[in-house]
Amino acid sequence: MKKGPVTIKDIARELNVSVSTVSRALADNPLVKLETRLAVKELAKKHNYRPHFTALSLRSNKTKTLGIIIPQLVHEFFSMVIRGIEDHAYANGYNVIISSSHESYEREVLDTKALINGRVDGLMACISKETKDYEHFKEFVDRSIPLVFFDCICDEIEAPKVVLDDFDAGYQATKHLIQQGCTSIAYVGGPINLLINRDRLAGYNKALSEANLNTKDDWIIHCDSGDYEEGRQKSEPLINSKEIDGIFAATDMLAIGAMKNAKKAGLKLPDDLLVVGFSNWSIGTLYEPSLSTMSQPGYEMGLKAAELLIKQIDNPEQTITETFVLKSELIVRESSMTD
Amino acid sequence: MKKGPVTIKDIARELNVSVSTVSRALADNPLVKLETRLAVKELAKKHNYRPHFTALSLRSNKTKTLGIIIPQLVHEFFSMVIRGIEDHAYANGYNVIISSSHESYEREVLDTKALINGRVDGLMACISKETKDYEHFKEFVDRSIPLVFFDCICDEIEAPKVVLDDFDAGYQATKHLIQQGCTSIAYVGGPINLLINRDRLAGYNKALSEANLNTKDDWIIHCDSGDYEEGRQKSEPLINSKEIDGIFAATDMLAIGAMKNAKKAGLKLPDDLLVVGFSNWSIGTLYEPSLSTMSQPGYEMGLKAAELLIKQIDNPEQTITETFVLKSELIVRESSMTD
DNA sequence: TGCACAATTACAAACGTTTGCAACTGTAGG
DNA sequence: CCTACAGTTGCAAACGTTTGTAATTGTGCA
Repeated sequence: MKKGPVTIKDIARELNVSVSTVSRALADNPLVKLETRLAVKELAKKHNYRPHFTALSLRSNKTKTLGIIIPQLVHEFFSMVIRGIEDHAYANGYNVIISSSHESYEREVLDTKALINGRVDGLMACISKETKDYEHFKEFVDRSIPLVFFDCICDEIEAPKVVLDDFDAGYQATKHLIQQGCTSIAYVGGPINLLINRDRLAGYNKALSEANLNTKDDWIIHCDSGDYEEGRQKSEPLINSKEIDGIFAATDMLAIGAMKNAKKAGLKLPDDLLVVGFSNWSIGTLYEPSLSTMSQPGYEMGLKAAELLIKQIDNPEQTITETFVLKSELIVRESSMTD
Repeated sequence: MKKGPVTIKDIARELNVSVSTVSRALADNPLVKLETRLAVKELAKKHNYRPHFTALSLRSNKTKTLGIIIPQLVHEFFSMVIRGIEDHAYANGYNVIISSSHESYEREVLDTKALINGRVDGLMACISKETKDYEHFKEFVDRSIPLVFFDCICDEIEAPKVVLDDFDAGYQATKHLIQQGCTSIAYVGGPINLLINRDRLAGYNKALSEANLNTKDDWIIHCDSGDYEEGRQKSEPLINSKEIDGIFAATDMLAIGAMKNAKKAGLKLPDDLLVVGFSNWSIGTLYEPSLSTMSQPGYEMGLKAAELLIKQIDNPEQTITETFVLKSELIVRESSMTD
């Protein structure tokens, strides 16, 4: 007996034919006699033959694998993106390999290097908060390995991109607060070096100026991590000042941090303070009051990114460089309701 | 000029040496003259040479890739498991390929089949709620591909396993409620065909009988999906009956569903009803009242699973079949506090 | 009887590596 | 001057496939 998994060679030997015949028979190539074809296929099934993935890859120079680089895995939005990517990938016969950079530039560089040596047919990336230098992505372009950016993109590299219309989302959210009667609206956002946060802030500003409302430097808060605890701490003085009647938070967690402060300060929600968050995390439906928010269609984004990537892999000659912009929708819940 | 990525051949040609010399030089083999070695390495660096992953795999019959099969990706616990796996894998030069079965038996079978053809060096799996048949895992054993189960395991297959002590956790949680003065404690849990849920329930029963407390059939609720909405609906009659003064929920989401009902029914939390959840999801800290819960060390579980798997890959001869049991710890928050 | 052609099969190269072994240098010692 | 041996290097096989081309059959027809 032999060890390892059964190969085409084993089948060939057992049937006294050549490996090429077996290969062709398995592919149902009419060049090989029907009788032989059936015999080969039967034996293959009997032995539970499965083509050796690596050998296939080497021959075809295709790994049928897509790489994903994301800053975080334990994150509702990114999880949904991955799910979208996976669904489209699987449907097209691709597998997916995920690297989470943990928001570290260093790790991101490491990950890209690990994926560049013919391990994946293409890459989808969302850059980390730390990333300022994009050399590691340039290498993909140099080697003409298809690359797609999503969400946190890098403008300097020519590649298809899938993003949310963060500007419009910020605008919508703020406008909604204005329509609900707010006149002193604060902004609590994530790290300002990320384009998405600059855009959300810009949308906020646009809505304000359109309505001839003012803001103050103190009303604009940037959180480096963007997590709950940081948001809670940084927004505490602002809320205690009782100067404002509305908050647009660029993250649901920041919104909840702010609401906690408000409750602590004895404010009644939503009567004394209206809040709109961002991302439509599931916690927003459970919190009390439930949180108004802007949708962030992660699943659709992943789907689109995978679609663009696979399209590029299949047509290496024509390079796509479009930027796809997905729209965010306002979801009104208790936290911004007036009656 | 040539197209594709630079190979060992290209370097050999350019330097007028053989491929074997280049290969050895890159490996810093002292058989090749220092001068040649340096020249090769310099040129390799200049051309940004990277060994072709697939070719390496084919030669060595190692993919340096670990497979993961999980029921869900968008899930705080599983995300943490993956993070633990990734950390250990990366540290040992492995990559990771994740397939989420979406709790579907069919998809799970598909995923295992996709990974069995020499794509991964080993597999870590957590079976789906639907899975009753384990043939697809037997194949791994047959082909002696290392396999490790975690969390939702399958007893019938001989393989190392990493699990939580769910029985003890259920016992601890219930005992805590008893110590806090509860005498009529209900159980709200997930699908009972999963061992973990049977164990949690058994722990609950043990604690009750130890304290000479009774339960009723109506006080034991099984949710097939285990998600928030199902839990809310199924526990509503129980809570409205006002027969109980404590709930042990086998999931934080189920616990929150129950608490919502309680609030709706006009109960005061935690005065009228104490609740302990399970898994220590982040939402539990934000909800009001904050939720007491049992820790579920996903990161550690992933770490351990990866460690066992890699150990098995490195020592194919000796088969490990131990079951590693991680302990769960009670985390007391407002929802079960009496004062 | 011989030849063309179809039908079926086998051979060999290729994908990018690694590695056992053979082969080639040059130098030193007999 | 020949031999042995160390120091280098190259050849070729192997990993499991696919596929272009050559080789082997058998058949029908002139």
